[in-house]
Amino acid sequence: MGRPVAFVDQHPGRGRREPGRAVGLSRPPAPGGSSQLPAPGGSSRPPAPGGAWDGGTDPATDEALRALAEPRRRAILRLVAHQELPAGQIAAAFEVTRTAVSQHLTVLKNAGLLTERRDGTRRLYRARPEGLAGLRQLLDHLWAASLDAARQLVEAERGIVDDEREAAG
Amino acid sequence: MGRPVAFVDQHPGRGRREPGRAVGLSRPPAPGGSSQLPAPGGSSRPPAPGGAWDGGTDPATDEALRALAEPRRRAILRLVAHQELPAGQIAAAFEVTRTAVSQHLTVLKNAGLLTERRDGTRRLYRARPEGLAGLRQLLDHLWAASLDAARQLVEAERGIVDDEREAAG
DNA sequence: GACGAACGTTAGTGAAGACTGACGATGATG
DNA sequence: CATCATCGTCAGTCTTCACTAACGTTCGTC
Repeated sequence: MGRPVAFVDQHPGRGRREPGRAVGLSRPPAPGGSSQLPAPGGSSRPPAPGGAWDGGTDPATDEALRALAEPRRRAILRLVAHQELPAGQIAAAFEVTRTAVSQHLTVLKNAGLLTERRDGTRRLYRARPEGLAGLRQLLDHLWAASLDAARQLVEAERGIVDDEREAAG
Repeated sequence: MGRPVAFVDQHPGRGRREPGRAVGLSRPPAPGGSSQLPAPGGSSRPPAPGGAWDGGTDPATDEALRALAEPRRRAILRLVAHQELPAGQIAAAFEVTRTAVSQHLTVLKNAGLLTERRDGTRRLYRARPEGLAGLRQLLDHLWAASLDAARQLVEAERGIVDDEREAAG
């Protein structure tokens, strides 16, 4: 069915867990076929209606978002936002096994949200502010754009009301 | 094993999809047993080491984060951030079926990230800036706290270096 | 060297989640 | 009224993901 293709959402089929990758956060199928769809700002094609398209999030931001979608990982990040803590102390704050917490720490680290430092047998973790930069940028962009859309609607309504007044007057 | 319980991570076991809830985003098991753990700011208990604990995210923000963790939902939100669009036009921008896009629209709407308006047979969707407020707040808080932690480490290093100079001098 | 502490990795399990095909609902048109 | 357009819901399938138990690695101590 001849569909308008503003962008190509290639779905190469779901794969198994990638070898060498931690539990959780397998690389998602690039919804847009990311090699085909440059990010906004670097576009070599005119954007789809509405200006933004898939592939608009760099992989680091995607990984950070998916890492934070799990409540325990958010809790971990909150714990180590103020000061670095050893893995054991972080794990003690959770009801799940130390193994599960260790796996979450790995996901956060791989997503660039944590730094790790070794001190003898201990591994000390701390939140990494740079890891949040892409997320903040994404949200700021969405925020600004959605305010813009809301403003357009208000103005459109005002135009309609004014037109109706003119027709009646 | 007598564990220090900074907070209780109750895990009532994963449940089936809740009746009446859309595909995707079943209510996650509250990692902290949220009725037991007030959010920061309203705390009736001293906070865990590091100041933040689980249950620190209100359900709306949790749902928004999980909604945005899926790349296609982010793409949808980008599409409708600048202007409202009908469901069919949104779906035309994706390779997956219209059913899948419809399900994603429902998830975004339930997460408070989209508004819907009907125009005859069409349903028009637009990004909802208020839906992002909690996420922005969460990230701002994490950003500020992690800068604080980085600063503490730098100062601690400076203190160590200074102490070493005093010992050698 | 052995042993213990601190912590990560592997493999398997069960639930959540994203998808599709088929079907249902609502509004507009003739 | 029937028919079409627009779009959502339902049920099933398959993949992803968070968990646990068991095992492995590194560092410090004796």
